[in-house]
Amino acid sequence: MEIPKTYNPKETENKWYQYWMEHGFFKSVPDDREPYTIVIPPPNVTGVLHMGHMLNNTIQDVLVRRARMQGKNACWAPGTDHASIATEAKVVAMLKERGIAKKDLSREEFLNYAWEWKEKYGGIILEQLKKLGASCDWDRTRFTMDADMSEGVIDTFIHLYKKGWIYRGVRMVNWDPQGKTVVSDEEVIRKEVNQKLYYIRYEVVGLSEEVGARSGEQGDQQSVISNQLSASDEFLHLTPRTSYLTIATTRPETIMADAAICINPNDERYASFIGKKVLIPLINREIPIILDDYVEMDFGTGCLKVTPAHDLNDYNLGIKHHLPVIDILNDDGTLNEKAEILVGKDRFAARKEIAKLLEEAGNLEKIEEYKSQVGFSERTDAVIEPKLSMQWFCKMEEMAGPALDYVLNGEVKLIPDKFINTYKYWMENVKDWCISRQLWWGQQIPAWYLPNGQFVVAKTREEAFEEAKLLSPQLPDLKIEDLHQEEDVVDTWFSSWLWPISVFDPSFFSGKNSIGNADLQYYYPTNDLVTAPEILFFWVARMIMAGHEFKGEAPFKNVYLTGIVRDKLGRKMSKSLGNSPDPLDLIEKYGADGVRVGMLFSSPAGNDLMFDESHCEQGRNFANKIWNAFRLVKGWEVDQHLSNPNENAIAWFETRFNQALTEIEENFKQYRLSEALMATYKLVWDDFCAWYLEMVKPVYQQPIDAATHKATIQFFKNILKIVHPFMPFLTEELWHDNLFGEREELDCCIVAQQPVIGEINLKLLNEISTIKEVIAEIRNTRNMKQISPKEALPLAVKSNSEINYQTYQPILSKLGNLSEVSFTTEKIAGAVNFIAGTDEFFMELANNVDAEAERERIQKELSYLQGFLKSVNAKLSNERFVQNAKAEIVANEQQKKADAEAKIAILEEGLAAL
RNA sequence: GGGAGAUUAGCUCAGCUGGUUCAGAGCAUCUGCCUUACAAGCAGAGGGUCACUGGUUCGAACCCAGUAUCUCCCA
Repeated sequence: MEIPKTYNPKETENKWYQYWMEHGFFKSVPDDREPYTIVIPPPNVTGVLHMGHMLNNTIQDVLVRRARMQGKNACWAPGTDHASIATEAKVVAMLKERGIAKKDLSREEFLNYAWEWKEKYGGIILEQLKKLGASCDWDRTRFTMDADMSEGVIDTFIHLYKKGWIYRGVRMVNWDPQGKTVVSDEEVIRKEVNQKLYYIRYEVVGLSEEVGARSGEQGDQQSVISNQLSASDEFLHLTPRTSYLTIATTRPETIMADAAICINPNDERYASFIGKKVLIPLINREIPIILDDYVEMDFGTGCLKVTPAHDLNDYNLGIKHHLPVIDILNDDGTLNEKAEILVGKDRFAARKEIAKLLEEAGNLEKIEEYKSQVGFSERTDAVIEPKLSMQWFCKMEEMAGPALDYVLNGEVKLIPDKFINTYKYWMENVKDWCISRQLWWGQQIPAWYLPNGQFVVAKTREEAFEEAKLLSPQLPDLKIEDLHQEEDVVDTWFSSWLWPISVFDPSFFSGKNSIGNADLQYYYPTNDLVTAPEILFFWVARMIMAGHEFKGEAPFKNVYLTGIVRDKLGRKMSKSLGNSPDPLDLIEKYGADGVRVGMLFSSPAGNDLMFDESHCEQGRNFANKIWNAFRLVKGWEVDQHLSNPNENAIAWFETRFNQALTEIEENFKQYRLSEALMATYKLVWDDFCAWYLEMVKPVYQQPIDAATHKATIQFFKNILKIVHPFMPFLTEELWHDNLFGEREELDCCIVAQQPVIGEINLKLLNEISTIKEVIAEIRNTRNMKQISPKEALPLAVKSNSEINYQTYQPILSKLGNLSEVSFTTEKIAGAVNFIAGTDEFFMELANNVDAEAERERIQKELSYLQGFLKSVNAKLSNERFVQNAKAEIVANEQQKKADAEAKIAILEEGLAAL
């Protein structure tokens, strides 16, 4: 049978994924083995696979597959979240195409459409993950809006409400005027934008005439005013006239909502204005001048307009100074009647118009270009409006403490740990979580309003009615239909913070069973969570909170934080930039194994990944390398009569394998996946293919001895095992070749047990490393002398060390293509020579040594060694070094000295012999 | 503005307790090879003031201070 020269992933990938599924290898049920559990960070149900998912899920799959091969009961629980805003947007778009407007639908009708959309288009991403090889237990697939999952969410709401940790209140929230919903702080993306800073003059009321108007700052600003008034500073003082205060703002359209002007009490420029009032331009409403050192004297004019309804800081200032709140904006971002002017205009249109009006009224002093941060909605990209609104909140203070402790005391490890600082900062400055969303797609808040405005929180209308009756005996005629359920739903994160519990036991939150079902008891807490640092706070931290609150235990032990996948230019890969390759195209092009390897090659935890397709190419090449090693071994014919000439090679590879395995395990322990992969790569490519196979491979068309054949197959099998987590498809394919023997149906690489680390023979490793040096020198000599690799050459060995070159003679002959290996105690004059370790080697060639060139070469090496020796001697003769340095380091230096001296002696002899 | 992190070969990154595992790896580059497993390959080679300036130390890529540049988070 002809085996193709290159590995063809397409043929194997679907086949083996099917096979694994059909034979239930991904499936996990509790048993008496140690569990290893990962819950997937549930991707958005509307999402499609992007490069970030590829990285994230490759890492999870590597961890899960490895655990499975370590004999653990590995469970990777998959699913999606319902992403209320994103999904609702998709559904609205779908309806629009069909000519249906959301406002014409009832809640129930809308939800029917939403479910229809979800069933049809949702969860594509899970199918895509299968192409990557993700070994999730698909029977456990969950969706955050599954009926039982939703019930759990409602149960936790009620629980926290009863505990007093959920409350309803008016707060400043991030309002998305386009989505017409609140969004959380984390869903606001701040961007620096070019804006305009408007300098607006407010007339001071009742200012006595002899006090001069001092508007704004000293210096250039004043000169602007002076120019405009065609008057000097002095003139201002002498002439009775109106006085102004000037404020600088980026949002002139909000002046109608002003409640005060604030100045710094230490600001001498404005000392004479204390206790006065000013008039808001255009509407002439009187507002006070208040004092607060919150105002920075050197920013803008040093005067701040205070608009509590439309700015968070102003709101806080307003509370402090008991200012009224005047909200002039509608939910859609247009001005309402409280604005008095420009009613009905959009906020941005109003901004332009009011600038004109102010100018006409003489209140606009100047406009400056200004850069500042503006918040945009992550979902709709609308400019976020700080807005006071009645919302539901979840108190964070009590939950944040324990959640912080888990991380600080190491019960939950963040990898890399540099994120502990960020986490700590967040948790110590945590704000209450606004959990209500003005949407339909999500879990409707279980609060029920009575006709008198009071409300009760209960799971069902019936329960709510019972509670309501207790609450309002003064409403004897209260009927169950009079209750009106809260329209809002809870934030999607209010579902996903329960994820590590709810995927296993959604009914756990009912409180009926305090320890949960068998799954929860077995799998919780999970082991590793793999996610992005961006959601460390609003998902990871909250899961820890929920884990602690409901289960009394953190939901995972390790949090592996991946970086952002960027393009070659360092830009984040995104749909809008169009700089992201389609992951499925990549898989098509390089094979899933190749892409997995490509993703992992340079992705240390927490560091961004500069993605380059060439990494995938390297991954594909690696797959091909293994494939071809297989072709070689597969092609060997065994002759039972031959004795084994490869004992050294076999012993060496075995010890080298153990050494590499130690490194790999160490890397895995520290979650250095890219280094574990690199160690595996080098073991396979360099040690196994380039050295071991070359050492043992028989001459073309000659048979191989049975012992070598058997050992090689065993090595190959072990290689398949350690490569499997990274390259599951190729390894499974080869595993089933009859080269490795007959296989039972369930004897698969995916469940093969990882090899156990055996003995490491350092002496052998050192000796072979000298042998490799000798071979490299021989090849180098060939290269320099332009001698064909086909021409066999003689080698004479003058051994000054313990190494028994006799036993390595077969390896030397084969890899160096030597005609003969002889041993000598004398130098061979005129022969090409080199040193490996402290042993000398001579090659008598047809065109032997160019004495002059040789002298130069030796001289060069000699002067290097002499310099080296000098520095070593300098250290050793330094008393303070000998006193202070550790004994082994001094001994080391002495060894270096001895080695250098030995080599120098050899070189000097060689020089003399020329 | 406040905080965190980074800066090592052309690129992407290792470098652990300061000392021959200390200047490394992979890729890329260059040279020579279509040598019967693999040109998606083989054999070699070159390439670095460890951002800069000081300090601590017998000894610094590593510790400390400052400077520069970049990234992220928060306001």
